[in-house]
Amino acid sequence: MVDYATNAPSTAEPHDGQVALGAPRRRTQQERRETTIGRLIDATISVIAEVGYANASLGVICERSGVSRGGLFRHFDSRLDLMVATAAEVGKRHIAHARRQLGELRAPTILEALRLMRDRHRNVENVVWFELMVAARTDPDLRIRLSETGRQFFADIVDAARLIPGTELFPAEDLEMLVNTLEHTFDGEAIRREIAPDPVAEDRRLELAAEFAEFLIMRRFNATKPADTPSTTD
Amino acid sequence: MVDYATNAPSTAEPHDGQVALGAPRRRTQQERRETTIGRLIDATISVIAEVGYANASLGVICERSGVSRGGLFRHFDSRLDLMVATAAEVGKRHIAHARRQLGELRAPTILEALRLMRDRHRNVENVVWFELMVAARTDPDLRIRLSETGRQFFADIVDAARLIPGTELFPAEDLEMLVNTLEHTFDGEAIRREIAPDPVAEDRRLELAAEFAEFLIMRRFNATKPADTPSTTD
DNA sequence: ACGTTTGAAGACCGATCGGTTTCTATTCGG
DNA sequence: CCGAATAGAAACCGATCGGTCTTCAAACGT
Repeated sequence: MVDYATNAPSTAEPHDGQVALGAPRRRTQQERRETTIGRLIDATISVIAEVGYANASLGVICERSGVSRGGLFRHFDSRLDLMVATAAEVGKRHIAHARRQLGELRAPTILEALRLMRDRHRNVENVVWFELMVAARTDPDLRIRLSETGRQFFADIVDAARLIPGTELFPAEDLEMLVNTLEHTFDGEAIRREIAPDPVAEDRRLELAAEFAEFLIMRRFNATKPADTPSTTD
Repeated sequence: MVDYATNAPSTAEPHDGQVALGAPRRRTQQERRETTIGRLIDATISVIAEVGYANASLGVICERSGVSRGGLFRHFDSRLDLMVATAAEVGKRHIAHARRQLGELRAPTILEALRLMRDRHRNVENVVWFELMVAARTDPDLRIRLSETGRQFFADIVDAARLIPGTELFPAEDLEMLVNTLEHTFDGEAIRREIAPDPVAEDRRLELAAEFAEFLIMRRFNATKPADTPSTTD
């Protein structure tokens, strides 16, 4: 019933090394596997970002990735598995993004670093991660799987923050708390601004966050030096 | 086919005021209406809190409320309408809760007020509101409707915050930004702790937030009074 | 007391979901 | 070059979804 000729499986390939014009031939199985998995995860990311976790159906994911249902279920046993793999991927990209940005700045001010952080939290990677985290609250299976992925992710974030000068003043747990606090703030803002944007307040909030960080530094500095210091602290 | 006798429509009601034993008779139409709407919204709140917005199907909502599908659609034209009404209700309850708590405290410290605020953001009312806000990001209809409901809600929150002493020093837009920042932080924390709880960090975060708030109040206090004041500010 | 209106029930409908099965195409191992 | 194993496509399945329709009961207006 079906016309298989459209696939045109092999228009002859006379010798071994030579390939026909533009026809990418003889991919290895692992290559095939990795490209389709990559296409599926890329599609999942963009679909979740667009329609949310709950509405990211396998139908639209397959459609957008160009992979069939059968193809999907060859590599992922369930929708949950696909989502967990997607979570790991967005986490990895988020970390890479952060390290790259901080690396490009030679002497980042706190405000600059925070602005980059805030903008990162508005990107697809973090939006998808957040969608997954919110869904995990009411989905026990996802919650278990995501908490494992999250452990690594959250630790990596704090590690990356060490690239910012000034952070060496903080012990690990204090820095972790500070970084997480900022993440929470930017996550919450990113959600709220979808229904009630307020760019002016966002700018002021960024300055406030920078002041908070400086407040903590000052506080720690004073705590470690009980004797009063000269007022020429410019 | 159905046995209507179980309903026992009217076992006679001889005179006007007298009712039969324990049988609640002759409710007015408006009463009927309000109670079933109330039951539906209560059920919607608890179901969203349990299984999330996307999985809060009309089936389980009807089941839990004890109202039939037909009954539901008499009062709400669509699931969206029910959700919007639910949003308004949780917003109203959240505000009432906040005002009641702050009113009970006679001289609330910042730390006390912040702890109450944080705990409120872990309650059903706020969890449901947050679920709706997250869903609104990817649901255009819900976003439009919720942004209208939100305008009032967000304004009421800032109004309620005026009950905290010290806030009178701040102009409206500064206080609004400050309050919203705290809301974002507590919202983000409330989500994160579902998959990665860290009670120690939560306590420190609360203390530091309070210290920072006091710092801001002090700074503004000094700014509004350019002349130095006696240091006996206990 | 009685016809009208409103509230509530529940069977029913098409659409869509995640997942399975069946079958074909491609790469692999020798 | 050829069987075996893997990748991928697509028809298919039962369950469930939001929403409608028909029907009966209760409250209302007069």
